[in-house]
Amino acid sequence: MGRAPCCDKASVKKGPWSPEEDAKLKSYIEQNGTGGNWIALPQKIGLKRCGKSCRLRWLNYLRPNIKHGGFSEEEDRIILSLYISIGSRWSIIAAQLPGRTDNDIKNYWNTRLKKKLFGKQSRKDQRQQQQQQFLRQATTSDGMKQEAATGDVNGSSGLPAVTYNWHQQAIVGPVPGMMMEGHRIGDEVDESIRKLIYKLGGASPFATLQVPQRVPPMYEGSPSLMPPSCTVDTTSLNEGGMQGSITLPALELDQSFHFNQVKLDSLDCFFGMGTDQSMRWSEVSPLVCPNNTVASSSQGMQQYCHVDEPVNLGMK
DNA sequence: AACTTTGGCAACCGCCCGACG
DNA sequence: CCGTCGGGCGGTTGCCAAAGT
Repeated sequence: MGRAPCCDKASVKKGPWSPEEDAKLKSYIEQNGTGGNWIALPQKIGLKRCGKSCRLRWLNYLRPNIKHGGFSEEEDRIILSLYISIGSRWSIIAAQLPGRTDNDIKNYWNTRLKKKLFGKQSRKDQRQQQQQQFLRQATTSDGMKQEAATGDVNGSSGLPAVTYNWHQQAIVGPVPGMMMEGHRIGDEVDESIRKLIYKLGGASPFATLQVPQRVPPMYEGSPSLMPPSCTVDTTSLNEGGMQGSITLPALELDQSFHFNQVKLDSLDCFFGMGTDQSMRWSEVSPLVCPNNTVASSSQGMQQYCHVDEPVNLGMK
């Protein structure tokens, strides 16, 4: 037996809110507040709505200082940084963006940002890009040669024809804080976000993939089978109470950061788990680090991480 | 012009968690 | 300690408009 529903579904109105309903709810809350009880509120003001529905309507639309649409690149960057770090915890992400609601950010991520970052473009975007490409080619005498050199579906590169526009559009910059072979990437990430992520127990953005110094006995003789370790850089997080760095075997990270039930479905391609396009690190690295810091060492990464396998950095 | 497909977004659903008796 | 309740949250659905054929 499930729980009793919060309201009588039969006598409650569903669907879009009318201007009259909005006005009733807004004026009541502005004058009296919510009274700490959303369930009782609709009865008080004579609305045939579920209390939860009222709450949602107020928080997402009627509340003052709500912003809709028009996400800036800075907001894109913050959303992506936090999504990579803490996953789809939209309320926490929304808390970092004044005027934005979790629902808005969730919708924006699902319908636009994800596609923007991972290449599935809207028709409008596709057309814009085609126009830009046309203009570029028109102004470049050897445009065709250049295009051929980059490789295409049937080109000589042998790579899958996946068009990603992350690095082309430079929307969000590198994954912040990631360290590759001693180079810290994306130091420009906001300190406040770093601290927030750390407070939440997130480790991935500060992770260093590296081969452990000592080969454990079980991997002696076949060190290539050993999982990558992960060093959590805590030097920039003085308030965290930890100094220096701690090194944990990657397989233990899930326990160490057990909260981090991050579902990176849309980032699967980073880990060679793409649904229809399996990608190798050498293909993905320019996307992770558009300035090619990583690309130059992609061979090394491939060795370190067994990138044909999912790389587990405390995320799921 | 008509029909189909896709995208965007508001709203709902149901689960989880903390407060409280 | 346990059950109940309300708030909060993330996932999903459904509708409508725009774009494509």
